[in-house]
Amino acid sequence: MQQDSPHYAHCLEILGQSPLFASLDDALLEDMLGIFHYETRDKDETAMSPKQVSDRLYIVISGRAKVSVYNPDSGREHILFLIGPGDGFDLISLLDGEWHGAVATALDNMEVLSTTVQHAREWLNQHPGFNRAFLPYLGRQMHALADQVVDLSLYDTETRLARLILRHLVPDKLPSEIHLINDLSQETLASMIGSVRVVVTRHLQKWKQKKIISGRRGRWLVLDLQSLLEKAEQQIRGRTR
Amino acid sequence: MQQDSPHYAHCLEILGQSPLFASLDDALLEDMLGIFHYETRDKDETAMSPKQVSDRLYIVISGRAKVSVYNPDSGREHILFLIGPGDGFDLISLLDGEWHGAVATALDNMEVLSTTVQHAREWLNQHPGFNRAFLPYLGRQMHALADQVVDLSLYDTETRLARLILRHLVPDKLPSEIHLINDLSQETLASMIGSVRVVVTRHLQKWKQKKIISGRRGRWLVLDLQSLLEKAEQQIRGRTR
DNA sequence: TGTTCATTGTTACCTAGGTTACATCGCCTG
DNA sequence: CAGGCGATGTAACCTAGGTAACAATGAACA
Repeated sequence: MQQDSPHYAHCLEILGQSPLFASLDDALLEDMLGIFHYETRDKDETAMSPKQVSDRLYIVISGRAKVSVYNPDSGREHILFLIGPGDGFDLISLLDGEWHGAVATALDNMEVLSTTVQHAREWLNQHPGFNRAFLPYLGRQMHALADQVVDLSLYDTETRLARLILRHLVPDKLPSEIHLINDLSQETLASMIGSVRVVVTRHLQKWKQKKIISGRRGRWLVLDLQSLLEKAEQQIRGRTR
Repeated sequence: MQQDSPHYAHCLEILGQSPLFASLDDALLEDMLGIFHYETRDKDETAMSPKQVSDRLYIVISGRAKVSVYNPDSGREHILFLIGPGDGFDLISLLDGEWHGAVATALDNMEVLSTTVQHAREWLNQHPGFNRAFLPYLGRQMHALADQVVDLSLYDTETRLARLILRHLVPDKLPSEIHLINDLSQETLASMIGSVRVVVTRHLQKWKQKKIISGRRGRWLVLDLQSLLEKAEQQIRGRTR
């Protein structure tokens, strides 16, 4: 990406705010931008890494994407990650070749930066200091995956849904809005917790009757945080004790 | 660990064979050994990281351990990783603070090396070249976790069991022995695939009748690899296409 | 060589949650 | 404003697989 690109300043700003890149000073950041290309993706477009070719990796500038995996037989989808501005996709490929089977799809119109794994590796070797930010970032991803395994294996759908919501609450006073996932369809929610739409609707509706949440049509509010926390108790225990 | 320790040579040899450390030259390896302590763990002992205190991290020299997580209510256990000689545990803590909730338990009598996260971080900073081996190692861990998520969310218990076995086959001609997990109890197998013992027994017994596997009492042989592969079809598809 | 204890095999039973199928809502577009 | 369409709400039904309970096996040890 060239200095004179109309998007240059914009990208620089976004990256500066991202936890992954915030620690880099401007000079380094600009150096890095040099190996990237600016691209856009339309909503619902298979955003990146159509598994065959992907020797590329991406950084999100604006918009969100889901990284998911499909069961061709049942047609079911599971969403591994939700990624937004400042997040990278397929960064894992930097580490250890390809992760086949996962596909990223744009949830909104997006701006992304892309480069080849090759270039990124070289850059990384020349700038080992970047690991200071990169390793913690990977750590968070691993934790997120581990959390999913634990959820799927040890807890029921109600608990999993409660946790999904709690993880995305804006940490504010009640009634608290549900951040990020608010405008996602129940279908999408379902494939984030490894279940199906009908089940998500069931729980949501039950909670609504119990006055734990209110609203509808993707604009939910949490009324009774305490109850939700109880549904997700085990997790909380693990976190606080 | 001092040069004159009776275990020094032994440890050096093991580490030299491990994928994580093989790339380090001897001088570097010996330098690293300097920050570690030699310890032993008895079978069934909570090997490491009793979640509260763990500002330590470990490398396995001999024996195996399971890294698992529990649901206090149901009493169910799920095994996140199986680790053996050359593997590290809690290396993730290097990246991103603690991963609460996971406990490592020795499956055999073990020899381990331990050090503090603090020391390890310092060493890592002084030896950024280690990342060359460390990052791919992390990558493999992430893939393993992602595989688990996919399995749990998209496939039934039979498929999951088939895959667990296939992943541990010694890549040899038939009848093929089942490596590593061979001497693990069905209980343990169950908690590796997120199910319960009875179900594992059911599938194993059914396969035995169909002549897909033979043997018993933890000494199983795969007779009909093809059938097993079919049970696990989707995964294979993902891998080979 | 009996006794003990953990691991297995086997069965009957029961429920969380997945399937299917519709009816309804609300938004967008012509 | 009508029609179309995706996203929702709901209900009837069904099954994978979890629970509970017990019997059989076999290794370990006295």
